[in-house]
Amino acid sequence: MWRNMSSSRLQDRFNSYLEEEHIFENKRALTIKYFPSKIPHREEYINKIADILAPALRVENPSNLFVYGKTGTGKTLSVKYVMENMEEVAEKEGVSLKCLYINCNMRKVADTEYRLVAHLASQFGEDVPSTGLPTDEVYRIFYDTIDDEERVILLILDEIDKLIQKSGDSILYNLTRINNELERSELSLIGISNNLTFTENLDSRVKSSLGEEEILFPPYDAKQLKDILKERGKDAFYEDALGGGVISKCAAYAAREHGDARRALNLLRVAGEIAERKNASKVGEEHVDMAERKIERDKILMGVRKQPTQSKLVLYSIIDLLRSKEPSVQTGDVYSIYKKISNQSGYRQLTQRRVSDLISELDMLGVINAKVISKGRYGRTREISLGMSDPIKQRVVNLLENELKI
DNA sequence: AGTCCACAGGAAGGGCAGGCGA
DNA sequence: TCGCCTGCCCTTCCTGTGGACT
Repeated sequence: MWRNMSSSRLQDRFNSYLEEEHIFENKRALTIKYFPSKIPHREEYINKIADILAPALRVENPSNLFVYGKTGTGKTLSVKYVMENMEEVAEKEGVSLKCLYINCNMRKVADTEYRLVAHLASQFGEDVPSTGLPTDEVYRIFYDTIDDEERVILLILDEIDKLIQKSGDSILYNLTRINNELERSELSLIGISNNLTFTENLDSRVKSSLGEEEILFPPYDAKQLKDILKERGKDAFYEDALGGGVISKCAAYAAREHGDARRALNLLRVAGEIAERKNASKVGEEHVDMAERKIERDKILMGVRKQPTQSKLVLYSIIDLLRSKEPSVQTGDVYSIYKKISNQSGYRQLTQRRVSDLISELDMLGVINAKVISKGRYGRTREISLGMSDPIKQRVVNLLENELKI
């Protein structure tokens, strides 16, 4: 009985939600999964990529290509855009071209050399056991499979730096030399990376081979971000659902970081969601401010939650100490409090050397600000302050107390 | 100019867990 | 299943350092 009552109430709620005036026409347009029809301010780079890869349409082997730039600069989108168009032309012209896109950050796909090559072979319909064969054998299966007809394969390895991190650069060495093993088909590598310096640690042969052609994607400026948001906003929102200044504000927030379009789109989406939840008739600038705060808060809380116990203990010690010693504290003081708290709560005590590293990590996470300062006669230390507002701090404290059971 | 503080942070290596491959 | 390998977390030991103090 109660179930019927409450479910009918719930259904009323859903129904009224569906009847309400909506802000979003197609929210997907603001996510990274969406493939827009236009990519503003990237024509020059798209043309460059297309020129480099065009020989593939004549079944000639294009140069390997390395695309790099910070997050949200349109690298992946541009490469995929070129691929899609090439595949279309190839199909019309009857050219045997295969484009393979792999995100190396995906687990169980690119964790190890073996897994990646096995995954590649499986893309050509070859069933390779997920473990058990020698890596050489898997390579052999892969070579044989792709070499069974004359064709060009474009292999896009997104977040290629993650692949190297996880399984070393021998896989790139093998892939860049693959054409020596193939008789009929050709393979070109397109590496995409957010990490601008990752090639520095590569084997020099791999480095020169992968970087036959390089394209750097620069960050967008505020004006360019505005154009992108306008374009996507048209697809995502109903007409007149966006108040004046909303797009400019989102663009300005994102440009302040490093011109990250993904962040700008995310901000616009969250602002829309907030407006919708508040039953507003349109998205206003105040919703963008709220969205900015919400994203910031979620980012910090998520970051803290993911930290290992010892890191949480160190952070808790810093916050605890800052209560009595605003606005900043030093490494030595933090370590004393940390020892006291871990002792009282029954946690293992790390050395000061290790705690010093944990403080650096928390700094990199953006949860605290730690600056090395010299106090002359009184030594060198880190000056540590909190990198979050008071309301967020309170939520972080609650989270820490809860998870550390303090 | 020299000393000295309170660390920062590099190097080397131990212990452990988990994955790999025969 | 089991030995081997690797990566991660951590300790120990150490050298380096900016600037107040003498």
